[in-house]
Amino acid sequence: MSPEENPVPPAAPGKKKLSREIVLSAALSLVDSEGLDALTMRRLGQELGRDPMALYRYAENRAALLDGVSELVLNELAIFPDDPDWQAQLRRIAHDLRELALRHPNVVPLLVTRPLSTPLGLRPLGTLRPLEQILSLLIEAGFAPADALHVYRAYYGYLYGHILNELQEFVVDPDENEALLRLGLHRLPPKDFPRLRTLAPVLADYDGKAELDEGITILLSGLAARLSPET
Amino acid sequence: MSPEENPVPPAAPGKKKLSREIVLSAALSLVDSEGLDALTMRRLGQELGRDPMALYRYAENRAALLDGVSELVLNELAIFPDDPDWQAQLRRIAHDLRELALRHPNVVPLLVTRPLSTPLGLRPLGTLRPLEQILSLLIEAGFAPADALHVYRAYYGYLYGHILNELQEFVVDPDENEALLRLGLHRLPPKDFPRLRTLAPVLADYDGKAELDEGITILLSGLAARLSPET
DNA sequence: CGCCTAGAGTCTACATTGTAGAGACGTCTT
DNA sequence: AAGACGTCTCTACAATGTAGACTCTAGGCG
Repeated sequence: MSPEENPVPPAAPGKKKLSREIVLSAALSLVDSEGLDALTMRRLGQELGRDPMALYRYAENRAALLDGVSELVLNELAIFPDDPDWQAQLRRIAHDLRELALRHPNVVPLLVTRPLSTPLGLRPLGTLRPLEQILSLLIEAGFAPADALHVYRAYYGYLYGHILNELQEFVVDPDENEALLRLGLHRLPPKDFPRLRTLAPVLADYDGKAELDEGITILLSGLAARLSPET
Repeated sequence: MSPEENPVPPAAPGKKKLSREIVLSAALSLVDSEGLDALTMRRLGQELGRDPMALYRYAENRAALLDGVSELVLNELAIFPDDPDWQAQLRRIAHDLRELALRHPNVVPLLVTRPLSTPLGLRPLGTLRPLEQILSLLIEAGFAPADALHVYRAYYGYLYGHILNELQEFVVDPDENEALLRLGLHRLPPKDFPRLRTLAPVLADYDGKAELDEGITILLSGLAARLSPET
């Protein structure tokens, strides 16, 4: 009568063995849907139908779990270090990363914050992969290694900056987008913030994609100037 | 015999009345010296010789306290919106903000993260001041208001990005700067991270100031191009 | 077939955190 | 003198991360 009975284990609801990927992706979807604060050990345990303590077999502690989530997200980013057209590649990566951030806005604080408290060499490897691959891309495009590093920094710096900017204005509360924005701005004392208040309508329709693209164009052309004189 | 006796209150150790500024700057120095995690209500209370609960008179809750700290730090940043040389002004602000960040590295996560969960209009006013003033600077320099906003975004985006980049490599553990960096890198599997490992020495001497300046130059010249055609 | 071992998951317990609510204490006003 | 108010303290509680000992199951070996 109940075809759902799992024959092997005690047939509890959906109770196959856990695994790191299962745990991490459950964590990610929790963060995506309810925010970083909702990711507590107890809650995640409950989500997986397990005692919270079971999780410690797959992540040493909460911080490691957060790192795991970062890694998981960054793995969604594809980079092709062999593309001969490095500018096009960097531009595409920028847009991809932007969309990734919009898809997982609650993870962005992690991406930005965790490396600040972890020296380069101790970070989760998945986190370093983009760095390595972009370096590779640039070096193969003809940059001297040291220059590649400089270019990477300027590029990634701008890119992260843009994403942070855009997310800040996105009004995390997705319900009352424009209304609340203006309402919010309405609270500002007009004497001290005339410009901001005037710009409210412009703020409201922010085309992040176009703006990113422009910025990247400016940056790339500036950076390319470094390459051309010596090629 | 004890000239330090406070005549008025029960003469407890250093017990004049608290004030928001006192609380906030105690919070800031705690964060500066021991990191964000050390800033608990209890600890801060102890630092001020008060019951933790006393703090709630000066900040509604912990989050508000963090906002206060952000504000306090950003107030250290001077902006002169009337400077006719907007490029020079932006360049100086960039360097000032960078140094501010290096002076208060533990606050940077706050600066970056808190706005992500607070809509524009509800942020602490001190946090919005730089935005307003830079807009003012640009508009007075001849940019159309909407363009000023674009320029601001590109500029601030790059600036924050750079600061994050630089802090990430600074190895927060200030004791064993270069050694630990290389040791850390040494752990990376050579097959997967050849570029990064090769670049270790270059990574080690990162001249953040120069690099910021170059980036700003590139950006400013790109941005100025927008202004000139119509002036 | 019985036992043993190892790994996965659970249970209990504890220190630490933010913060609500009621009260204590002092100072100022009238 | 009395009351009101602002500042601070005390007590208490729910929630969190996580250590340590336990249970349970599956599989290997005699």
